[in-house]
Amino acid sequence: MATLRTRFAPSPTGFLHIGGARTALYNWAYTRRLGGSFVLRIEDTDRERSTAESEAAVLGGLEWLGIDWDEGPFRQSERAELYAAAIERLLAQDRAYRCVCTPDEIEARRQAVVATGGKWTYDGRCAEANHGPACGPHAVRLRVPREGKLGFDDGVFGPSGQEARELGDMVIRRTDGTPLYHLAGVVDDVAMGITHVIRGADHLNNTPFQLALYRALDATPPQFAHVPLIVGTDGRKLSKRRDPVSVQHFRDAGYLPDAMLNWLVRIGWSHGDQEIFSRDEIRALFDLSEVHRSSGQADPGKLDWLNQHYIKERPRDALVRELLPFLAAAGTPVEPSESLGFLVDLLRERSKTLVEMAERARFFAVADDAIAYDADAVRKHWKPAALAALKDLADELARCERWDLASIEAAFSNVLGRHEGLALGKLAQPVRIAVTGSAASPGIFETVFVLGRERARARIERALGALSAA
RNA sequence: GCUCCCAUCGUCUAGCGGUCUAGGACGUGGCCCUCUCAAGGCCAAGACCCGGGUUCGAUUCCCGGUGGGAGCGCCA
Repeated sequence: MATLRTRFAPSPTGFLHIGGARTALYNWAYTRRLGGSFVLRIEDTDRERSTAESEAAVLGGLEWLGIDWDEGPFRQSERAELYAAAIERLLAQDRAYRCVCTPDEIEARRQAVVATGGKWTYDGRCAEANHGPACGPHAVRLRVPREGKLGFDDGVFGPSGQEARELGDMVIRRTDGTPLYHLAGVVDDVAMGITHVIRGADHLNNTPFQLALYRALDATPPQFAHVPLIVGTDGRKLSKRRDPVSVQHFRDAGYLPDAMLNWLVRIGWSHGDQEIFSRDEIRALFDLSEVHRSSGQADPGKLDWLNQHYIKERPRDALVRELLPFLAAAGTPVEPSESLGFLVDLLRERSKTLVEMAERARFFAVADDAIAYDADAVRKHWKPAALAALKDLADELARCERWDLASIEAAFSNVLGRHEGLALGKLAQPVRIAVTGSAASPGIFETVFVLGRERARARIERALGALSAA
């Protein structure tokens, strides 16, 4: 039995979107578990719409996700002779024929048929005309069988296919001489020895025609497996305008690749009740037999939950490194440090994305005299009564022999002990606002600690000034 | 319109004829914890699209309806 060979064949006409990413993931996981070769092929036969930037974006997206391929990327634009030869062969065998109908003529005839309620397929006007190479501008059409069934056993949907007569003779070469997707894709799948074609369910209806192509090419079709579509929150096909779909968008929004993979793999596939799948578990457990048939919505809330899960699990150094660009993008660049690492550990429990983490780290990244006091927080917690305690705490902190959590906590206790009836909450909030500008932050001892003695002191002094001026 | 496909809580799903007073997860609400925000723990509300069959018995099998989706290109 031939070794397993799969492929992901995106067209470089935009960014890598999550539907494509999931298709790539399924191909990747399937191939990795069973052992085989995963081929990457760029389908750029549509020269009008294909761009180098798109190709780079698609490749970049896959790399970011950690979906690696074994062969390629191959570009169909570089394999034109292969398709040309295949078409000539089909022509020579009379399995394809030249068609001189122009798009306009066909459109007119199509309109007429549709107007009477019929289903349009090419009417075969040129099928028996025997146009030779010198017939002028012409396209080439494949002779599709008029009867019989073009059926196959889909890996996900089971027995599938259509009656051959439902199909018309499809164009396989444009008038300008370039091959169409169906032809190029099938020729490549044959040439590359692809054994399993795992792709979106939107190709289910294309498969019968492609089967006819395999037959005409005297080739054995691969095993097909169509995976259900990912639809938008409105239940319709993903729209680049309505839905956030590009992988790059999620990367910029602060999502981790592992979270993306986990999120994507569970839309349309499940393994019992398990929700968390590490990269290794995906490649060890994924199987086509557990792929569903109905399309699913991409739930952003679930992604947030997964992302936080992976943020919580990420090693500290990696998380710090990955957070840096987001800090810079937020206008608060900082150098990696022991303190930043400590902060990240405080923030990982409170951040759904790296963007959110960067926001929460703002108080740390910003200069001591640049703290902006949140108006609501000030109104609620900056009572004149807090002034004395705040002043007392500043002195107490200055006296700490060592700068650690225990000493800071002791300093707070000492202050509390000296002010009758003062609860920790009444002291912590004014301090929190003083050192972070906001009423929400990690634990007050940790927050003061991470700033360091000097920065904490400077901030409390400044707050004292602002408070007494008020 | 025609062809094909799909159908369990708002969402992702478990279920492969009796174990279902239908389980889990996200989200939502409440409670607990608590220096704030989170995190965490506990509890709650919440679904088998409808109608026929088949069967002793249907969420599970079959048919029809309804609803939704995809495809019907000299796009991929």
